[in-house]
Amino acid sequence: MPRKSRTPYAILGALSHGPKSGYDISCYFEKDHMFFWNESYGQIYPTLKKLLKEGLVEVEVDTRTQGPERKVYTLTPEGQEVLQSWLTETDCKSSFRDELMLKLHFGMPEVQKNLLDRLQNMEKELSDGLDALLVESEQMEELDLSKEELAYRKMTMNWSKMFYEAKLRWCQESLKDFGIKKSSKKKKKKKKKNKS
Amino acid sequence: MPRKSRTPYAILGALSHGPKSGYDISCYFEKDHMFFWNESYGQIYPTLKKLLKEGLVEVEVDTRTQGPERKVYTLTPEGQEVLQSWLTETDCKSSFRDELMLKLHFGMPEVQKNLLDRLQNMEKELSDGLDALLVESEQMEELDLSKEELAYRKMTMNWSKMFYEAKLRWCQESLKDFGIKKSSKKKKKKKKKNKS
DNA sequence: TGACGCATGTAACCTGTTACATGATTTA
DNA sequence: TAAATCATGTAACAGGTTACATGCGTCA
Repeated sequence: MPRKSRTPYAILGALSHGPKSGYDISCYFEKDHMFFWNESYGQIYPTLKKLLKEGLVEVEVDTRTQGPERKVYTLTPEGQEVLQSWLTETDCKSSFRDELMLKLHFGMPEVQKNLLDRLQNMEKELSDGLDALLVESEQMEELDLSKEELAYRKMTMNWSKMFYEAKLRWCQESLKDFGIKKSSKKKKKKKKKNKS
Repeated sequence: MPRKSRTPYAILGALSHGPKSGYDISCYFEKDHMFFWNESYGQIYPTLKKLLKEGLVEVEVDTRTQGPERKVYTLTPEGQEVLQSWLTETDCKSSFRDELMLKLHFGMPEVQKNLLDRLQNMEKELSDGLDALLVESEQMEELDLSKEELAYRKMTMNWSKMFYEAKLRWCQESLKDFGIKKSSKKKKKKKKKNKS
């Protein structure tokens, strides 16, 4: 038997935090504090269609005066139920694949040639990510959530922060160990995620 | 165009750290310090076959007096070359999926019922993982590697340690935040990976 | 006018998991 | 003697990525 997709649950969960379009859902999982999950368009749109057919979500076309068409999806009571039964299941699986780290692990002269750049890019991304995280954290506080909801979100938000901080620290230590000065190159501002 | 598999490179890389059987390779990626990568049997064996056909690895049947049959694979010069060209490519992709963290993020009463257990199990796994990491770290020192090789492996080993420590800290803080006493339950010794 | 962000979607196609099948050896 | 570990492998099947296609609105 092949594996069971978690994508429908992830989408249901995202919708439990408010109605969203496919695009919104994609953005939701792109946020820095969601580094522990990813979804791609190719999964989101077909899954949304499937969930609609199963009656777990409802759709409404946003007829705003401006901007392109938006199909906004909402969780139905049935969807809520399915989400809850998934949340209750205790067996969880996880998978991690960090190609850059793998290459570093196999470190050979080929890697060293670009080590400086790789680590510096990573450092930049991480520190940008931390900045974004602070913004996301503040936005969350303004969301008018119940005490309990806020506690859960703060818990995972906190994990994201600790992860970014730890990786940034590791990055800086590694740069130091390889005798590389941080200030040796001009840094260009470029927003690019290491995700996907 | 579909994505390109990293599995052949991961296997080539593993073999660059010494000859291995399919089983050995599986164990290699199960190690705690390799938390940032995973491979399953269903990929390893067929890929090994493919690499053999392409001449990137060689096989030799281990005719030991005891134990089941072992097919030990070795990297060929061609395999080494392919590995190196992959290491040189600078664009790396990564994906993370941590189902438990996702559930926690969507935190609802359903999650809270098991929150104590989930966090305590996680804490146990992480602290076991840290212990294993120390052992793996010592084993590495005894491996008689060149200065350079050692530096790379220490670098990623260090990341694994920092990751485990950060997650453990997060786990303990979360337990505290939810007003849960660590000593409230007997802990059973049970080695089970959260991977895969 | 061109780039960029918003927005929806599909097709192709490989990737990767999981369950199954099998058996030897060691350890309690 | 039963369970755990070592060991190799395959089949089935869904899962998931990426490139492609398309178009509006805004801002420089």
